[in-house]
Amino acid sequence: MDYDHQKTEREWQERWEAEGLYRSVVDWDRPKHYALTMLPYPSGDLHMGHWYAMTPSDARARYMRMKGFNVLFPMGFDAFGLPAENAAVQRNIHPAEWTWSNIERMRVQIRSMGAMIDWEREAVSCDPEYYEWTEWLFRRFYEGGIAYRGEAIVNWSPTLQTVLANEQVIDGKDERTGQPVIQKKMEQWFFSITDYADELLNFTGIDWPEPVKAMQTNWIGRSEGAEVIFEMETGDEVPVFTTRPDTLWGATFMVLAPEHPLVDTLMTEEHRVAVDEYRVAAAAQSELERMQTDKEKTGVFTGGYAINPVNEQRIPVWVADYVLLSYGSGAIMAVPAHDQRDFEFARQFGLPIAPVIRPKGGDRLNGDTMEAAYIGPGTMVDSGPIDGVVTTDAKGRANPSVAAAIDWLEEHGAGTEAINYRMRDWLISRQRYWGAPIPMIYRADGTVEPAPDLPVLLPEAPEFTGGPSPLATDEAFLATVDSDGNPARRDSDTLDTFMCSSWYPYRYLSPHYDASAFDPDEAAYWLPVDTYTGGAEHATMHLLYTRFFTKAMRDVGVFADTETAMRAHGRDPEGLFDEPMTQSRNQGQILGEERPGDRLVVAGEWVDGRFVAESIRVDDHAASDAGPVVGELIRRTERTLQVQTADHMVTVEVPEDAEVEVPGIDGINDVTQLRHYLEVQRMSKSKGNTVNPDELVERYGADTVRLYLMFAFDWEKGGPWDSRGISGARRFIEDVWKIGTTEYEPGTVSADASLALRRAAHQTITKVDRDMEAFKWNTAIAALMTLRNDLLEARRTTAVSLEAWNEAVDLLLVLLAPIAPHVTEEIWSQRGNAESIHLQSWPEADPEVAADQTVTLVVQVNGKVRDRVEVSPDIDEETAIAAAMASERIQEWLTKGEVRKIIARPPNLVNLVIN
RNA sequence: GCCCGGGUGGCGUAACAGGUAGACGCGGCGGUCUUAAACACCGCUGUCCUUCGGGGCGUGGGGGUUCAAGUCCCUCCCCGGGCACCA
Repeated sequence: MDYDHQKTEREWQERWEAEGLYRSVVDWDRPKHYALTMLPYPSGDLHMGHWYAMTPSDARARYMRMKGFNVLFPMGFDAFGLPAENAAVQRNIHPAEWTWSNIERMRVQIRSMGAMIDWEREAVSCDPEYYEWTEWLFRRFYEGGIAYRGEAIVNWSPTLQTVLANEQVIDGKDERTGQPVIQKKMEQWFFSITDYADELLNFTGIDWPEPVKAMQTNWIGRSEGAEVIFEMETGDEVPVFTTRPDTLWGATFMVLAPEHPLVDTLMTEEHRVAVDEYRVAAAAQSELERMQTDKEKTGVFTGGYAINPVNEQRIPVWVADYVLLSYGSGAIMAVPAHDQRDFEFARQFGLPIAPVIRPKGGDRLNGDTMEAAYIGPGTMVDSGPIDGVVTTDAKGRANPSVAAAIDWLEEHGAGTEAINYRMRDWLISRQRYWGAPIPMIYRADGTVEPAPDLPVLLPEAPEFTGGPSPLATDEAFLATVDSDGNPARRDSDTLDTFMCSSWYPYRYLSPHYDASAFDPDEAAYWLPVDTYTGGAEHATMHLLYTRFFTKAMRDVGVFADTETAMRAHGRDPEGLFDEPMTQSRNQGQILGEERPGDRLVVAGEWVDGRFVAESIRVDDHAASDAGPVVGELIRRTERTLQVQTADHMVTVEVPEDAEVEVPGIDGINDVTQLRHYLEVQRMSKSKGNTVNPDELVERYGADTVRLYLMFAFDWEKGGPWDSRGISGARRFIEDVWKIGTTEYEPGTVSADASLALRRAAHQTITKVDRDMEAFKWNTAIAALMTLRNDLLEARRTTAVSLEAWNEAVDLLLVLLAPIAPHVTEEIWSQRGNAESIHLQSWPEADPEVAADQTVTLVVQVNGKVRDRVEVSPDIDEETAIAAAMASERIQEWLTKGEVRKIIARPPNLVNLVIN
């Protein structure tokens, strides 16, 4: 009987659900494992990326369960956000209706994965019973001094009609739509994430991917240095942050950001017009233009002077847009001799350049003739008290000259050691409707207080115009009373949806709990998350926010009841609320299938019937007479391209030095770039290279799709989809089906063959166990395929005993169960097992059975393999050398020279060095 | 510019602690079955030479350490990602 995946998968999914196989219940007698995968946004349809993220996470959770852990694997939806409002504008459908119908649809799709999700713990962030507690957490943060209202220059997206957090702006554009963002001064709500900067930089005790740690570290951008106070001639004081206080004696001017508040008081009448003009021009520039680093330095003199505190020198104060108000204090001391930006500025405006570092092993620098700033080690010169101190490439106090300068500054009250961060506080106000309302009230006297009753429910907004948020004009919503019963106004903004997703692992524990954000008894058992999986694209957003959130929750006492409950069960809560997730892993991205069909224009010449390219251009709109060979790319190999021109097929040879012009990459490219352009494309509807998982599931079954996704890629890397490859996965499933469901009849049984199969099976346990532990799905499956091959071979030879056969088959099924849960369950049941395969414990390899009887001893001569000999695994050095020398082939080699040295690594290798 | 991650057959990938490079799969080639094709099954498949015993070369390029290097060190090139006038 053929394997009917549709029937099997449907039936078992229903049965698992009916029998509550995946309900997870607190059980203090068993070790727990909280497995979590990033919750999806309900965009409408599950795509291959969801399958790629979720099904291996499920396999891993199943594996942990078989290893004896009480596993919680929940699912939910991150359901607030702009797409729902866009749908409302475009299709006249309420965001709630759009969102909930998408969730309905995606629940069905997720169920088709056959994952061990405990649906009773599902949490949806747009549900009032969820966002009541998002609001509650905001209030706790407000009361705890972590949420504050402040005026700041913020990123305003005219397209989205809202402000955005720094993390959501990339290259001056909104990360979702790619539309430009402008700078605007507004009063908004912030979380003081910068207070946690140092704690966030500390990753000890958590097992997170190196790239994510690096990205977060980079993002936080800690710089060590000093804050130096410069007194202006007007009497004002301007603090300046510098990482190089040791170069203070070389500061020849000062620069303020155009938006700096002191510019007004500092500038003299004669410079007012010029400065104002400059400020207007700077303000008119988009963030994008301002960030261009290659343009010429611009700026203008204010007419004001500051006093350099280290040497009382009078230095001019300029305004320039290369100084950013958002970093440090928005003012810098300029040391043109040792900072390239300051150098360029000084040359541009003829300002003096005063070197204070004598390069290591070099002569003194001359400020008039230098061609670039000197940034390197040396000795301090012309620097008063720190003259002669050595300067190195080290940062902060680790650099002797910096340490000396800081000491001097602190001694003389001119400055202090300081640390500055690139990261800014988290802006959480959004001028949008579809989010959790900010539960704050503005009283008539101008003070602010938290809304007394939670949740503040979203009103049924009547109209979505695409303009300003409907909340901003909803009088019925805005009008309220304060705690004294006087008329007051509500905040019309909603919370950044990243706030909702920052605490969802806690809501999963008790999604319907109404006494607090989560049930402390559940939390005491399940927290923290043991394994978290998801995309690395969230490294400086969700993954950073959620770490901050847990620390902030800890500090405002949200976990107090949980700690009490833990102690009652004898669990020490110390340090358990410092990080939300102990271990984290990122899957890569599934890209679109390599797709021929690009239109190429090739120039070159004919050589022996082949066309050798000199230049290749990818141009989808090229006319057919644009070059000697113009046509569709049909096939590509390493060095050749098959191009279908208007009338015939041409094989184009691509030499290493051919010029390649690829859209989106400027300048002249090479063959590698062409290769990557043709190969790697993200899946997108506009490119027409999407793969619909639903169709594949219907055709091949969920088990096959799961298995293929886990087999065909290095999970942490991802790669382009290959629709041909899936047949191998399906073939494997069918082979397992045949092996497991058709009777095996032994013929002439041999003890050796039986033991060989048993050995193979037990060795497979070890491999699969190691690989699943490490998320190496592809090699785990390769090991299982090898066992499949062994079983097929055993069936052909019929030399294996029935016992050995059955043991190997059962092991194959149990080891495969986390990856392909349906087919293994069906075969398991057909083989007469009453209890679910998913309740079996993970097998352990019997070391005696798994031990190799013989091993291959590699014999090398001068490091090159010349022969292989089968030997006993416990062979000693002498015997191994003797065995190696005994080989006929080796004897032949030995005639060519004298043995000078023998390296023996029994039982694997003997290397004979001859000359 | 700085910081991560990469570069291995036609393709996806594998190689635990320096010790048999290419496991496993896709694709391709040959064969069996079939009226035929598909499926299935069997065999071959890095590359060049070969007297068919085997031998040379081969993990982005160059150099080094070592009895032995995909793996370690130096250097350069290329690809992907992150940050970036960050003081």
